[in-house]
Amino acid sequence: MPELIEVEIYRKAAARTVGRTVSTVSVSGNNYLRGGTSHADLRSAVCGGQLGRVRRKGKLLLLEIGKTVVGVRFGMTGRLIVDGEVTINELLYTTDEVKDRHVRFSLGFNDGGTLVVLDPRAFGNVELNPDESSLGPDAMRISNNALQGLFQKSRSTLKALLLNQQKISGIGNLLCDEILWRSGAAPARISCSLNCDEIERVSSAVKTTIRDLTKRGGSHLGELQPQRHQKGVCPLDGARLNQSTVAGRTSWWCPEHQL
DNA sequence: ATTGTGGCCTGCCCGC
DNA sequence: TGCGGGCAGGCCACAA
Repeated sequence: MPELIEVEIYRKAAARTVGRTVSTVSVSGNNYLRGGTSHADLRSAVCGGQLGRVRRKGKLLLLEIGKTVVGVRFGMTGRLIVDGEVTINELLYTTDEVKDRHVRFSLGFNDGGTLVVLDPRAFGNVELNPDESSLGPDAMRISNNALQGLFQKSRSTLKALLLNQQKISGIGNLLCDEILWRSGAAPARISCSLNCDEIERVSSAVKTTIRDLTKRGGSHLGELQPQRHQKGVCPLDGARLNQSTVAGRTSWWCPEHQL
């Protein structure tokens, strides 16, 4: 469930290692590397390199090491541990325990520190020089104009648009449902059918929801989240929530105020 | 251009 | 008590 909020927490933690020199790197198994990156590529690219900037685009964490960019995707259950310190204790849909067999990627630094990715389900991956242009603008930084333009132009549903990382990056399923709930828009609404007021409401909810849940400390800390279950009711008006699959994802929304 | 399906993989919870 | 089935959601390949 790491969405942009969690990955931003990871980015800040990883930034503590800026300036250090990488001495070792390891990746478990063969399926955690992606995009043609091999173990040998990775080792020769990062070992002896110095950690420069640590960036984030959407849910993608970018570590600049020497002349190389190492991209880390956390999938659903990826957590980052820096110098032995767990950056996020509780992650939904996975265990909070730290187990050796969940270690998928690790960097060792010459000062003895480490940067470790734990990922029980191994949906995440690591890739050298990932294509950043395949991701749309980060949801936190996208301009209001660009955001509103997206809604005006897209013929897909709101749910599909907000989850489309090529158009706007960083929003996951939980954040998406919370944003739509706060905007009073139904997930299956066709984006370009929204009027100006509705577009304004949804696009401002993107920003305010992310800001708000960042303050609370996680994308699972929205108002809607505790009600995402069979007997769940709308925290706003008490109506029984609807559930259905929209854009291939489980969606919960209020039939009373999300139109 | 857009939507739908299935697969990846493990932990957790439910019912038998 | 233990087992198995279903489900959670990020992301991709593929089909329609």
